[in-house]
Amino acid sequence: MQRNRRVTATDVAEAAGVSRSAVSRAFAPNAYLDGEKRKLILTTALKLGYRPNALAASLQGKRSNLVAVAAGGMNNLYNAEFTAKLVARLNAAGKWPIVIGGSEAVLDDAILPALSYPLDALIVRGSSLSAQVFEDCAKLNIPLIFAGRILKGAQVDCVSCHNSNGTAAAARHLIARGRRKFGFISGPAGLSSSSDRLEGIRCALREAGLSLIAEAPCNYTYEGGRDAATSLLTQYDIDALICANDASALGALSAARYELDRDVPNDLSIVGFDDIAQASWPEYNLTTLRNPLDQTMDEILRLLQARLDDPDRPAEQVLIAPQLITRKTD
Amino acid sequence: MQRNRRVTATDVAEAAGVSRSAVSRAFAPNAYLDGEKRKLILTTALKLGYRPNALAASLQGKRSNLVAVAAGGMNNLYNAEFTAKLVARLNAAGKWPIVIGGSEAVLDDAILPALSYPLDALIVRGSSLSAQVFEDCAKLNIPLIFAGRILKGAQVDCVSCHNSNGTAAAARHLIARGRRKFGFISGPAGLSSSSDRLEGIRCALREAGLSLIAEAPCNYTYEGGRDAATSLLTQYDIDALICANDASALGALSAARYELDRDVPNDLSIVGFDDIAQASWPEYNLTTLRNPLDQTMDEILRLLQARLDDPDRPAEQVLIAPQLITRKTD
DNA sequence: CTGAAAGCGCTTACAG
DNA sequence: CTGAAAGCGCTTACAG
Repeated sequence: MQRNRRVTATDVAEAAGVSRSAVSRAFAPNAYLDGEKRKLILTTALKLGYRPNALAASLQGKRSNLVAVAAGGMNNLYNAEFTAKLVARLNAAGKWPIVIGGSEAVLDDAILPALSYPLDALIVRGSSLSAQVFEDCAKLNIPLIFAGRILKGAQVDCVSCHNSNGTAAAARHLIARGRRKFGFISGPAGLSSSSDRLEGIRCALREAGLSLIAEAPCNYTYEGGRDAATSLLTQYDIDALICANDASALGALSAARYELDRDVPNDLSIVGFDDIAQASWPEYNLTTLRNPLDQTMDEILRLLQARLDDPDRPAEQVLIAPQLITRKTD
Repeated sequence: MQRNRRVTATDVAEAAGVSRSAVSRAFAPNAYLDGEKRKLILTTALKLGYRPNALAASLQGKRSNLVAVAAGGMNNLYNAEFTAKLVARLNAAGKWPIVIGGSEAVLDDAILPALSYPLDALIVRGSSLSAQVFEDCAKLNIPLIFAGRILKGAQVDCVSCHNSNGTAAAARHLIARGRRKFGFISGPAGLSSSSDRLEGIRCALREAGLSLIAEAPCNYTYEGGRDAATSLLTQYDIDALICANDASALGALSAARYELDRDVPNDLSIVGFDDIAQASWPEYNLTTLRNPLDQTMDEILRLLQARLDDPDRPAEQVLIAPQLITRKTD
């Protein structure tokens, strides 16, 4: 009676009076094995609570089915939705996500040790990665998939929505409604999602002979959005505020209405980006750009499968069209 | 030049001109190994991008450091905060969370196959588990930790806040403020968190010679809270609404104010449970019971470590005191 | 259809 | 301090 030991194929073999090989075959649907024998083994296994150790199997060249997911900060509410959905999709596909959270600052420190596992892939949401992670993944033969940004030049699979197209469409819409004095609340410095979104606005303003009045830095959070909006709206004369994401837009909306007593949308438009669940809540009714979650998931799963099927295929970069959702803040 | 192969200890040994054993020792801080040699091996490993395969190591009786986390539905916003925080804490402790998401209905289907990995533990948030998962975990020697509910009678480590104490305190507070006509918006049927919270209210009402006017079922979501509040407030004369969690309380608050034109808090009190981030946003300012996240994490991590250190220790059940946070809806 | 054997990448007594 | 060898739990040619 040994303690603290996992039930093993040998245990099942002994209990059922067959060879270890037979046990292994019983769990491989296509292996040659007498029907009765398979039944006996499976019953014995069930009784003993045996299930093949996936890790030992992965040593035989099988896939581990382990996929690391670097999730990014969860107070960016879109990240939370994204991660929840990705986890569910991965589960459904028989892949097991090792989630790596925490702030961007420590992401590297957290990812590196996770590479000790024989990962089928590493999916990175949004943030950037140090050169070391890139190199280590290459050396360890761990495919990388980026979601939320396109890595230009690099041979890496990427999925992102077309950020600048989205904000350009939003800006044109606001211009058509008569807005002229634009402000922008940005995301964290260095994130291409934020700079691309800004670029879209600049482009639409240029077309109309306009230019951006002011920009305030923010960190993609609700609280950050409040602060940024307060500073922007008290310093400048602005009638259209585009925010780099929804979390900050909700904060901006709250500050504008309840602290600065601005009338949204009558004397100020506020537009977000992502279309998180809260955006459609009646107390916000936020006009925003939908960053399509299901379509993004479809692409991630497709890219993952394609990469596993053919590690040598050329990298693919998928751009998804965002969609302007007009509600009651534009 | 082989492709699609992970760098291996043998590769490093060959490159550095040492034995495989030496490579292994170089990565074990306390192993006997000549200083110069260790340095050489580590440098070579770095160059090659080698890092020991954690799974192969786990076959030697080492821990896998893999911990499965059954997270529960993410549209219960507290679950999302909980999971994000737990992931970060686990990462920081050198444990790697395999996250299992999805709705409660499919949780079993999703957990079972995850048991193929040599898990150090399985942490279950909130929901209940089928007998089969219990048995399989026992047979596979995977310790179970429950967060968010106490399993009475079972020999399982559990952490939960004291649900009935929390709602009883809230109800007494509302009674002291003059409320007499109480309604309750519940969580999903069968979840003890919800029934315990109801029991706390009943208890406080009894003390005051009062009884509950009505109860509406809900699923712990914002949308569900809206619907439940609408049905409750249009059918009954109620001046105090206690919701089984914050997500549903936010929905209830929104419906009460914007659809039913009720004046909260002047003619109706609304109280939630959990104290999620949104509860303190100025547009809600929700009075609620804080379900202390950091303290809960501390206990989970402590219980996990203690269980790993001594698999035979008696199960521990930790009850955490919730805290009434009065804001502007009571 | 089946079992004995080799091998996956590692660690750890064992014998120097 | 060090290398050769055994063994962790599995799968898969190999030879019946």
